[in-house]
Amino acid sequence: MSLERDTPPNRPEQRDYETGLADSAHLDLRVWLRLLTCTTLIERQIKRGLRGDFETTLPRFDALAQLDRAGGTMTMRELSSHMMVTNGNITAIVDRLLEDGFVVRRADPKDRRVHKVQLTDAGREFLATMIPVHNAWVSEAMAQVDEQDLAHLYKLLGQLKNSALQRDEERDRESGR
Amino acid sequence: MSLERDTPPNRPEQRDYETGLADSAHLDLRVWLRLLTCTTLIERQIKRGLRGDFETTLPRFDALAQLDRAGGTMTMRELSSHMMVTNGNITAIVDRLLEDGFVVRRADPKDRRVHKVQLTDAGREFLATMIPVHNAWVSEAMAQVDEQDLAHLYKLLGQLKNSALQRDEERDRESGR
DNA sequence: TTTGAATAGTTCAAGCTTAAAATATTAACG
DNA sequence: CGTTAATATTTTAAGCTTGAACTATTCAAA
Repeated sequence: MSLERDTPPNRPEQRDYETGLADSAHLDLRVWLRLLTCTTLIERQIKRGLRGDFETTLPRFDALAQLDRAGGTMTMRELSSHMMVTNGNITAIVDRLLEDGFVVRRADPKDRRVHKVQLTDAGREFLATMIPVHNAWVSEAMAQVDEQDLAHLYKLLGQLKNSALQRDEERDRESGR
Repeated sequence: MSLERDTPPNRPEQRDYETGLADSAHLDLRVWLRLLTCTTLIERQIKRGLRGDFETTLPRFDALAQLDRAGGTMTMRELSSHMMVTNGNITAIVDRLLEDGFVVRRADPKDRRVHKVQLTDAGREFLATMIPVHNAWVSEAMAQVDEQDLAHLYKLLGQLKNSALQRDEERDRESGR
């Protein structure tokens, strides 16, 4: 009894995708909705944090992080592939990072179709200030899950990722060719 | 050796948020990026499917599904809470469902601030045709993960969800009050 | 009852996302 | 060589999302 959490007066309780799901719903669907709920909750925190503390967005942060992980330079295509977004998307994000002075862009002399994006010192510094704060947000979101369970979760998500990836590639093979 | 998958000629390999992550990265961050990868992969499939097969979007599908689960009628606020999006968002989504004839909206006579959204027969039928196809997409994405692992994943995601939710509510308590 | 606070919903600007069409460049091959 | 196919990127229209400002309505308290 005493463990029941009171809903604050006149503030509607936080719901999620699972709420009200029929008892007959299959495990697949339950897992999917719970996965979506977890991602949405954590992503929302991060987006709010990035906006509030750094006046930036998750896609911009992600672009900087991917560039850094890749050693500082990537083509537009590599960037879109690592960020899991379509090609057309990257243009606007990189444009904005250019304005901010966090990256530079130049055509590859060897293949003038290719445009390379490179992290500047300012970009690297900006990223370096954000990374620890960002990682702390992630850790806080997972604070109530103990290390061993996290490790197990990591492993299971690896299986799920491979399963979903395989499905993705099948679709590609059918249509794209 | 023979198990190595060839990348199709001239088509860049599919990457994800994890690629290139430093070995020193903490488990928290690894879990988060893998979680995000899984969600993105599955969500992308569903969005493409809904567009291709039903000329609709995930938010619209989700709104219909939430209405159905709730018995057919919800207030705008309830809908936004279950869909985990902000209030202002719902207006446009419901507007579109109204156009399509899948819902009706009327003011509550008891409290004229409240607007109730109700599923129409057409909406219920449309949803009924989508549900099995949608669920099949989800199942396909998870096809390579066996039942027991899925059950375990479900449990672990439950812990993560509670952990992230608690964090969310703390933030609310600090600012909102 | 009047007045101020809370609540439900809408509108708006800014930003992200996608698919499709368009442009530019390079590769492939007869 | 010249034509065709493939690739890298940009542009555009349509749609989703957020936070903030705004309207309308109800509640609460002096």
